[in-house]
Amino acid sequence: MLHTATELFRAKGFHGVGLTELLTVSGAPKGSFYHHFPDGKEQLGVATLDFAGKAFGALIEQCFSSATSEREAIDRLMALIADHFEQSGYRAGCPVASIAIDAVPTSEQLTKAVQDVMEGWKAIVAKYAEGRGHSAKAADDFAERFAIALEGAWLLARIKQSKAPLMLVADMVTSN
Amino acid sequence: MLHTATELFRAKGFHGVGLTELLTVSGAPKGSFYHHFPDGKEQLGVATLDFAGKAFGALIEQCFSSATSEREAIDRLMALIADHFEQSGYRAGCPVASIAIDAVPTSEQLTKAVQDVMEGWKAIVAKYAEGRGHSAKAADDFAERFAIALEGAWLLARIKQSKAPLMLVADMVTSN
Amino acid sequence: MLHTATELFRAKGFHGVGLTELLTVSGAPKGSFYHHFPDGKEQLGVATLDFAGKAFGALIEQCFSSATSEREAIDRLMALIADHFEQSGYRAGCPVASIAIDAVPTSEQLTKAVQDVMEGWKAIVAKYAEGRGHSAKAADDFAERFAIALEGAWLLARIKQSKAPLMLVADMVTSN
Amino acid sequence: MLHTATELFRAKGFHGVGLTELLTVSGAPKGSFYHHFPDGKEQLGVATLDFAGKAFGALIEQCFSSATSEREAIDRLMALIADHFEQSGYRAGCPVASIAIDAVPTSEQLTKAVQDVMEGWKAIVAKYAEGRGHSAKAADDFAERFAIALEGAWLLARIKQSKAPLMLVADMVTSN
DNA sequence: ACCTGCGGGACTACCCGTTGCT
DNA sequence: AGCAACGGGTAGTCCCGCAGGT
Repeated sequence: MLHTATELFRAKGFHGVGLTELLTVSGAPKGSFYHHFPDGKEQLGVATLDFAGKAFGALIEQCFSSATSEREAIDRLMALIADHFEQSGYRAGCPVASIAIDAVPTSEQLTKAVQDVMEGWKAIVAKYAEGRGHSAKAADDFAERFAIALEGAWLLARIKQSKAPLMLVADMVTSN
Repeated sequence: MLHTATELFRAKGFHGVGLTELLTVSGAPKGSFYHHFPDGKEQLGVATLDFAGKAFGALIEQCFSSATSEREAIDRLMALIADHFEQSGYRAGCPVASIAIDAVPTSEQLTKAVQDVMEGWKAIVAKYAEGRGHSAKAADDFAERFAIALEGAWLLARIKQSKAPLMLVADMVTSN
Repeated sequence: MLHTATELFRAKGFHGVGLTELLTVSGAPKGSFYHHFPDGKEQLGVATLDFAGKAFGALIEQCFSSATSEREAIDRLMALIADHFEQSGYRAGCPVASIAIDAVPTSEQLTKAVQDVMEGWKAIVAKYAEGRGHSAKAADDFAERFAIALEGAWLLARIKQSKAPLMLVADMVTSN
Repeated sequence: MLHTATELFRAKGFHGVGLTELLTVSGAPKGSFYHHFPDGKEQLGVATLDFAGKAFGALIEQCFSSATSEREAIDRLMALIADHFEQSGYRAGCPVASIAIDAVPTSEQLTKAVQDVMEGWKAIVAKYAEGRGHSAKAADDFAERFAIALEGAWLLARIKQSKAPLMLVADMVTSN
């Protein structure tokens, strides 16, 4: 259910997915949905952000922990994203971006959730950067650049319907 | 009218803006709208992309033509974006991104329009890069990186509700 | 449409009638309804009150203008109500009461509309009472008693599923 | 629970109160409700009618038993109603009327319950009237007029958001 | 026996983007 | 050019069952 919602939001944007479609696809009836998400679609959005945020956070963690350099870590990560993106038919954009565009700053809850997820990702990256000898400030800066390049590349990949932009991220972030 | 539509799409995403709201805000009657845009909202989306694409293209042109370096050009450009973004109450995201997230690859027309605008922007940047001695390939690469950093920073600015990320673009693109 | 709505509200109460049922019965499509009543069901309620208020006001006027005494006027009026009530299968209660019970004082607009209709009816009665020599105060008092007896009898008629209570109104109001 | 339900129905009509709201306000869990009221909301309506019918019946009894005249009894009774009505913020209409409007003659059970309660009240009044020397028929007639005036005044009080109409009841009923 | 968490859809009021007639 | 009509769509609530737990 959360998985379905996440995929749909990524593909069509938060407002582009109707609750009915969502429930049809995931097979859940409306009553059940509002049992688990009494605050409706907004709460579901928060939940998918949390869900996708944790999942992707784990991916980042895994790539960085097993790599010998930032460059290698990012290369691996982007390869994974690119593969998934390709397999999804060039539809699976960043789960955060989909909601950020449609709901920030309209919904306070979603805005906060979006910010939290993004901060979480950056914190992981910064942690590893700091572990490799960068100062706290430099690590933060590195993480911010990573986030920018990641989001930008992901969006351009969607626009061009190609995974090529994703491959530039590592280069853009580690060259300094 | 186009202006209104563009601003609304930027603030709330393509699917987040209803036709009714749009017409109410812009003061136009419904019948007239379908007279000028017989294909409806989708056509309006294309028109706003064209409109915003040209406007921002001109801005890029102006910044690059009057600057002595890529670095300076991008700095000026980002400052302009950041100002407008701040004045809009941190709502005015990239007009292309708003539609890309909601309608790529769902609508063929919008997908094409989004691609065209983005290619147009990159072409301008590449033109100036090439004019400064880069090879065609290097210029293209520069333009692509610029686009990635621009979109990523604009999105992060929206997420953080701060113009800070926009200020990192020049650094990310020109450091190589 | 207004007629249909009025009848349904009278029979099942304001909240007892769904918009869908209403539109099905009256044959009107949803879009048209919201074109004419942009404020939705509440506005429709106000409109039915106005509609029924005017219609019944005319009936009062007619009965009082053609009668030689208050007693006779009320007798005629109640006979008309009783007939309609019987023909409706003992369902057609007072149109004002149906909405008053369900929406006063929840909805400000409906509360005001209900008050206005009732004041209108009383004003007609009072006008004729004053025309027959009562003081303004006595005429008002008479109208108030009439309203009380009318509403009470109409409600009891519904409860007992009988028109008998309606026949007591004239007696209750004119005996003083 | 019954108390809560009664108050809510009085304030917003039978169909104006959702089961969810009812259970939330009264603090009862959903499962328990259907344990005690397997026939659902309709059965609850019957129960509240019974509950409120007995309570108000006792009030009538008490007023009539302790008074030296019908006039005095009704005066006391109406004063009590008026006080409660005022304290409720002019919301507490007649518990019978709320359900009568929304459910008579739709639901057979509720129709019957409404009739029973009303007959019960009238029987009490008639009993005391007969005890004071009226014939059975005259007593019945008196009770009927009382019911009419009571319901009418209560409804008008709701409409006008004022307890004034309630004060006219005694006068309307005892003047003959 | 009593309660509760979790479904389960039909239904609510309302708005969507669109079309056709004036 | 423009207003009324259109009906399928929106998110959300309705009243109600049912398996499992205490």
